[in-house]
Amino acid sequence: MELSTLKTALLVRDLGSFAAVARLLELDASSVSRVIAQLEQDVGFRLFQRSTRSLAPTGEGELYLNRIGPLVEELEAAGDEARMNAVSPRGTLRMTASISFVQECLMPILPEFRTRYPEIDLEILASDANLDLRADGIDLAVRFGQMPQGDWIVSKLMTTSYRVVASPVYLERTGRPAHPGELSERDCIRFAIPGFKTLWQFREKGATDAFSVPVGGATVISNALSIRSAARLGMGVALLPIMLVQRDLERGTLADLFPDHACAAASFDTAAWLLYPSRSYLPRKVRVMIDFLKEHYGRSEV
Amino acid sequence: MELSTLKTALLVRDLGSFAAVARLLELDASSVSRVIAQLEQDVGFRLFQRSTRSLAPTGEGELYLNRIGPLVEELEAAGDEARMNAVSPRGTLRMTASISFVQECLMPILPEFRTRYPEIDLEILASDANLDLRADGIDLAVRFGQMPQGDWIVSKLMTTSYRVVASPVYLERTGRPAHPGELSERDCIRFAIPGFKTLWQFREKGATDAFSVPVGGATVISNALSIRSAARLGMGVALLPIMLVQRDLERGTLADLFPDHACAAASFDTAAWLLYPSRSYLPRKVRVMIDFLKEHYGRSEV
DNA sequence: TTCCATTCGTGCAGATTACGCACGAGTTCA
DNA sequence: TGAACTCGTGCGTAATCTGCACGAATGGAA
Repeated sequence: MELSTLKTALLVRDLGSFAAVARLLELDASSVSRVIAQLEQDVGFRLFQRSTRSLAPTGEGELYLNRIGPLVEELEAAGDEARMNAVSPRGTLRMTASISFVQECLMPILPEFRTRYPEIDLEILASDANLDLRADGIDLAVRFGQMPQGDWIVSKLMTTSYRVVASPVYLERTGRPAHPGELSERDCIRFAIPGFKTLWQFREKGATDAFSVPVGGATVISNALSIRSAARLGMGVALLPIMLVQRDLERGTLADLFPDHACAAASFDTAAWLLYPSRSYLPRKVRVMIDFLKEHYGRSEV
Repeated sequence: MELSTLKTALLVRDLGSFAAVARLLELDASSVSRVIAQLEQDVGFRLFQRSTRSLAPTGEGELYLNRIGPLVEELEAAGDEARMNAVSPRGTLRMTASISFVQECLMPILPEFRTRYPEIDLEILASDANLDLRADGIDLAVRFGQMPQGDWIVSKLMTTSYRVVASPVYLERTGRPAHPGELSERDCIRFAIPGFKTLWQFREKGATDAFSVPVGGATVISNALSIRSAARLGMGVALLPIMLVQRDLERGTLADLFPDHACAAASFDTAAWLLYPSRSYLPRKVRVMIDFLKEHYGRSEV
């Protein structure tokens, strides 16, 4: 009758399978099997009725699990809140962000974070997929685009803006386009995810109306960093967030084609958002990471 | 953050010492120390402030323990109730009774109980001391005398009555007393606990008034079974519950001196009582033991 | 004051437990 | 029918826990 035992039993009920729980907890299915068997031995009746391939809670099992579920959660919450009150924040912080954000924004400031909060263990899931915060036990996520909807708390980290860039070599070879409209006839390196249309948006400085330009070209890549590499190598024109091209523009390895235009892939009002599961309290480890990120990027526009 | 850990922490708060908890849980004090240290490591702050010899919860510790206390109890209760609902009762049943009751009444029927409920482990504390049911974690107690007072549930097992007996050898040597009053001049083997007066009570059959006889003699023993042995050996006259002398009377190894009188040590309205801690539910293992005892002794008068 | 008993903490060796892997029986889906 | 998956069980290893011994510190008794 240990807490971990009860938690696995609850997970089994929720996921409906020993194997699924095993994958989630990163241990062998046999362990889950044994844990449940032991708990059943302890309470004296079967919690789950299992045929070789399907699984369902028994009547008594259902009752028992319903009873202990809230209690276990409360106990967990009590522990979390206690940890939150600890003078120095600690624990494991699971966060996710796009590969490019991790590479370009997170990595440079991580050493400072580790120095400031040595007792926080970081687990960073760099992924361009929109993971399920709850299912994967993620404490904090960074998402780009329009303000996300859903059952979590959203906080704006910074506004993002895009630039249309190309390498000087490429421009020398093909000439520099005078107006965004000319991009239709150029090689535009495009992002290969649904929603990232092949229509690029532009809005002249001071103007209120935007116009879109259909773009095409030989290259479609599903990774922003690779798109930047392709642009650097003179493979074409790319639409990239300032975040990724700031340094290239300063060094001259990439050139901003339309400094007088605001550019966007889909919508102009995009930003970087911080997402975290809605709970009655916010663990201190998450709080300090949010503050840390805002301290570095909160005032900037990238 | 396991349940056992939390329970230990709560016990430490309640008992105010690692060593005391260690004794209660029957493990080494160092283990308790390590468990608490680990929990403190986990929540990130000190739960108890300890000088080498004294111990007190810290502020945060107090808060945390107050929070988890009821939760842990609830979870325990949920487990107990689940076990109670198990089809076949199981678990460890701790019970206490006087040495003589255990010897004479419990032992003869135990094999049958074990056969009927093989999954119940029995722990029998044979003791003439009135143990603290709660502190010693006792599920069921058998007590003799007048109806006990206190914060527990009391259920009458059977009425008890006493007989004044002596061995035929003794009677042959000294002559058989014709009336209880003559006992004052005899060797009466007396019980050596406070409250068990040296005044024996008598009431003639059909009479309403009782009278008492002051008794004396060379032998005072603190154990009912030893008193019976002494009586068998002809050391004198003894006042013993029927429970203990039934077989001797049948076999003739002891004789009932006053079959026409009701006898008592202190009060006539004594009985054997079953006591169990008052809880909202009654574990099945306790329930079946109560039923089992009543099945064997409930209708009898001993 | 001195001595003794008792407190909690830690290092160390042994024992208990938990874990993953391999394998088997049985079921679902293609 | 076979491939892929389910849960359960041995088995050997690895991690964990436990008890003992010892030390430092404290409070009460003589």
